[in-house]
Amino acid sequence: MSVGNHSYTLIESENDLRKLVSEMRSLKEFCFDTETTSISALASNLVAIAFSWKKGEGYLVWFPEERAKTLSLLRILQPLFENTSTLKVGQNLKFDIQVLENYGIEVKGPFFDTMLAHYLLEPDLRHNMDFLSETYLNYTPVPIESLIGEKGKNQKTMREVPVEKLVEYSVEDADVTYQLKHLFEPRLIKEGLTELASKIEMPLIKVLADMERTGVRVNEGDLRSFAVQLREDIIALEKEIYVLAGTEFNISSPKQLGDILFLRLKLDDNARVTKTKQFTTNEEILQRLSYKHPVIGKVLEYRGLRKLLSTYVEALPQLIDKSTGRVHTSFNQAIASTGRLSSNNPNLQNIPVKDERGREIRKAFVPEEGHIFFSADYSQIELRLMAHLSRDKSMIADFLSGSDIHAATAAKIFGVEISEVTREMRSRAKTANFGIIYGISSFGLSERLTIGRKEAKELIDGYFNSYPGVKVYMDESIRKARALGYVTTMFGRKRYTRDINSRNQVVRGNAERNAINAPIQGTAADIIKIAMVRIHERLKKEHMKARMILQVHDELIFELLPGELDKLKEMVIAEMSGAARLDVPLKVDWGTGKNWLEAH
DNA sequence: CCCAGCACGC
DNA sequence: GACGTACGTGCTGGGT
Repeated sequence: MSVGNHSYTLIESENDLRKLVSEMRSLKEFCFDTETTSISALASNLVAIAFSWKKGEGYLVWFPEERAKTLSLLRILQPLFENTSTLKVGQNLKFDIQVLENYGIEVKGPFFDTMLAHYLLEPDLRHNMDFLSETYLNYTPVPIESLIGEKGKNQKTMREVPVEKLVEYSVEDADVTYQLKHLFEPRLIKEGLTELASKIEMPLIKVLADMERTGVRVNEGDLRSFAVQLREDIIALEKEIYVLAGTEFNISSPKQLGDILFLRLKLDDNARVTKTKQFTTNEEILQRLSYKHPVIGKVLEYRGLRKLLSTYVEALPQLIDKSTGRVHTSFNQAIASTGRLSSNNPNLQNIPVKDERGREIRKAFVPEEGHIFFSADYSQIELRLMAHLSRDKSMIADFLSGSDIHAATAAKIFGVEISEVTREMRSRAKTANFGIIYGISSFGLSERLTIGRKEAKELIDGYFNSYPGVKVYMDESIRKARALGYVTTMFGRKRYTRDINSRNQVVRGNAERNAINAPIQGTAADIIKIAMVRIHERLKKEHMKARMILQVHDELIFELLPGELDKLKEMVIAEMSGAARLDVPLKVDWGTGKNWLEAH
């Protein structure tokens, strides 16, 4: 086994540390891994740093508990991390970068993150180090539990682990990571993923690290008073529901609710059931039955309010950092198989916006005193990409004309002038446009529009007659997926379509929709990432104080002093719309405000 | 502790 | 006859 035979050295004195640093000064690259007291980077104290730049070899620098002493040791290491001609290799580098930032050390690129490299190579597999080591090195690393115990309240921290034990565990991780780097690098080249890695994903690490550290202010008072109001309304609804149903039950239990609606009240003899044989009680079903009984509307309202209360209004205040007074989300760069980011703890990418009461939550996101928000979002980016990638003349023309795209689509498929498009026609065309991006069927469209299948099929036929290139492109995407086993974005990001030739038509259908959607959604993800990297670079280079704080798939949110607005607006719009050259314009809408809702 | 069902975003 | 719109996170209930 490759990792078994090794020589891991503990650096025991300041003198040894100086020797180590002087030896490392000439390196082109090194791998490092920090050990800390917490899994939350921004709250972490440093315990040790492991280094490796040769297979089977490495060093551990251990730091005492006193911050002052740790800082003075780190001053010795600082030049290594700040040297822009050394490649820093690591697994999930965002974490290590943030930990060192806690000590005033700015780790500078270039970076090579093995987690992100593997995310590009195999987007729908796992990317944690244990999996990578077992899969690619055929080696199971020392489990962290052997040092700090099983998770739970008795789990120790790295601070309590004897340093002799820490050396073996920690340097091994750096050693494994370094070896993985040399396995993944040639694979990236072979798969044509080098640019995506070096120009987009690796530079984005620092961008996200900065955004997370900045965080966003939440007005806790607003949420607390909204919570009081919500709880009152929920209790009132509860009472009404019990009266209407003629019995008390747990409204939040889909099982109990289903039995009440369909056994007790008998609202539908042919009620749909889930695979676990419960009655389906989701919004779509309930909405359709709502004319039959007044309890249904109340249940829907109850559900909505409970969701707001538990997921947002009660949860967000608990995630406000005591030292910054802000919430610091984590952006995960290696989850979504299409290339999108995801956000958690808290998830700031699913804050309500559509529903009137949900919008109250967005209002609670506010800038620091004297500051404002600026929000910029791509208008219809996925449909524009459909136009570009399919080269459909008529869809491109619709975007170039600058008219409302859904209205233009409606005019075409319903055969009327744009000026004669009704709200209903536009709304149907909009549903069809979204459906197209997701690879919808005539059945799916008929469900969504509550129209007959025949009518839905005619609508889709009309759509493809209006935009024939789109049909050709979709067929071509599936053909490519069948031939190659994967599809790609404009920037070469891959998604494998393993089930594309499955004999099971449900499974195959899923793969076909992925083949259509992934290049569109993925290219949009690539484009906004490019914009983020460039904007981050310019904010720094131009010494601007404005901070990029959030990304929500096609939208970027900034916090700034009003005096910087004109400059920021011009720069952000230029970088976002200039992030890719398309056959249609990349339109960017924007807004400003004293809270997120206003700015959006 | 895990899964199902549901609901929020794009 | 069955199936049926991409990508996520997180809550509650309910079974183990």
